[in-house]
Amino acid sequence: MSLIVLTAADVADALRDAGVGRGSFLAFTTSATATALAVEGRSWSLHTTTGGTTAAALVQAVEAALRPRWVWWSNHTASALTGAGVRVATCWDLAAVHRLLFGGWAAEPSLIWALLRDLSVQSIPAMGQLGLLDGPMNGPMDGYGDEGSNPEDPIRPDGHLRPEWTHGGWSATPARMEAWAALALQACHQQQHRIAALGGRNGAGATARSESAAELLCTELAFDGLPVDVGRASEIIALSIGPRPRNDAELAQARMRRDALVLSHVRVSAGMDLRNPTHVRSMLTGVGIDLVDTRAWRLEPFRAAHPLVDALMTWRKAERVATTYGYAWLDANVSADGRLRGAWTGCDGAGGRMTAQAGLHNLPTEMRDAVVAEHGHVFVHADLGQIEPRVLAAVSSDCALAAATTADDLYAPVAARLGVERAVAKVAVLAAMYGQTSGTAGEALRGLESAYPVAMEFLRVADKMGQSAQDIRTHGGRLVRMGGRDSSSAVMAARGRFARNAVIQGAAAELFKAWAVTVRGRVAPLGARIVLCLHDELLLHVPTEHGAVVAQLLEASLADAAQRWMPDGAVRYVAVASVINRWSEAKD
DNA sequence: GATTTCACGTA
DNA sequence: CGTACGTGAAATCC
Repeated sequence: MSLIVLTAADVADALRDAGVGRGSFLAFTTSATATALAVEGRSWSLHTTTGGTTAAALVQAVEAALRPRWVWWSNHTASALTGAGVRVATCWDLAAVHRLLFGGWAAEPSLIWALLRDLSVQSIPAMGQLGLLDGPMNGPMDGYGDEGSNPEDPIRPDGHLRPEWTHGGWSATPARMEAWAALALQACHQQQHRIAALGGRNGAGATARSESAAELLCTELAFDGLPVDVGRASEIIALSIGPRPRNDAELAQARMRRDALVLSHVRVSAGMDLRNPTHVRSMLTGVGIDLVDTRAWRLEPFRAAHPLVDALMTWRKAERVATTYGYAWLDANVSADGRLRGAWTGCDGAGGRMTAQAGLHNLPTEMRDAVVAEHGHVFVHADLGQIEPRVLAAVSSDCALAAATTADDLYAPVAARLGVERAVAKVAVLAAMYGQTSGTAGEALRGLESAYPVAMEFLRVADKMGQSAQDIRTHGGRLVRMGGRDSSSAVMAARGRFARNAVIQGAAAELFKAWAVTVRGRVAPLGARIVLCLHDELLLHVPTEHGAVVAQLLEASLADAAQRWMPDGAVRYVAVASVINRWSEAKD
């Protein structure tokens, strides 16, 4: 049933009458000309001739009145809303939940739908040449499995979504957008059934919600950017490579000057290119240092052997700044408003960590001194202490290891139990989680085996599954595909380590995001914004007067997020928050 | 022009 | 033979 509604307030009233309220699933789809909403059993649509603005105003009004859980196909919708200045509290992002449940990165509607309906991926229809040229309304498209069916039905007789719908091949009328919204709601229900079917302790329900909200957060991180003092950043760059060159000639001159400091250490420097690892290797051979490659960790022991090595390593550091984090990087990524902006993804292909572009996740530590809170604001920084061993205790249900998490320093009780130094205990625990086999962790590893057999068995099972190319699931339900049936022992061992790591790193990523989105919601009324997520670290930009309370909220939110992610509450997590003006003031 | 290798920054 | 990511330069492949 279609109802043309004139104002956003009217829509909100109609939705309230239909029983929509806080947390109700409310599908939302929009195009340039039409917007539609769907709830259980009912849907509405309206023409939005002015494009996204009206749709955003509609969302704003409904959010303020009812605060539903918005359902959409992907963060494309979230991105448009954020860009229009609308920030909603919660959503169900079908693409994000799809990635959680089925692994991989691809998450277009046709794929989401096919997998939920148990249809083969190979049978997903592509947009045909005929359809592209002639439009979908010109009769049945032979050979596409939908002969004689109703083209106004978004689902074909074979169960797949009609490709014209998913590829935007025809005009989005209100009625079609309404059908599209109803489909999103159906897909949402099916995803919830899949999550319930996972069984077990099932952290997947809470994780689906927090992964969805993490997509909202990503659109905001990309939109808001990280405050950077460009003047200070330039100073830091100048320390490595000198002042900003005024033209290409100066640029080349500075480069030659840096190169000369290294080349002066070798007899034959003509034709030698420091940026070519083969040349570098032969230069090193020339001074009696023969290495299989020229990586920094391999060069380090030879620093005193010949002045060339030290000069080369210093050069490499400067070259990194010149090429990756130099003036060109500032120009390309920091806007006139002093914000460093890059694209964010809510989950990568493997463990489900967040990723960021524009160097946001691999900023050299020296550059953190240029990340400065704006006037009238402070940063609140917090990181999760020893998150991986704590997560290991949780996901493996190892009571003994869980008991150790009551300590602020988890490695202290572990060391006591093993009867070894703290440093030895730490190396052993990390070695177990990452599958390290070299080094001197041997004795302590055997100690771990008897002290924490449940956790060690958990890791061993993951390792075995990886070795035999069986897919694994994290606690929050993320499917990590192992791929490849290669049975060479080196490849199997690598997959074992990958799996061993994925169950920990992946679960830690889920917990981190649950924490981040909890914080996002709680600090929003204070005008505070998350401006950086770094795997186990959060950086918030906060009005100065709210710094202290935000710091408290950060620490308090962790226990709540952990409780939703894993309700048994057996493990204690630790976050230490501090109020600072520059990122460099955060202690790690 | 696209992909691979090397190298290195972060967690 | 610790894992993951993004980035850039040069070499390599088409």
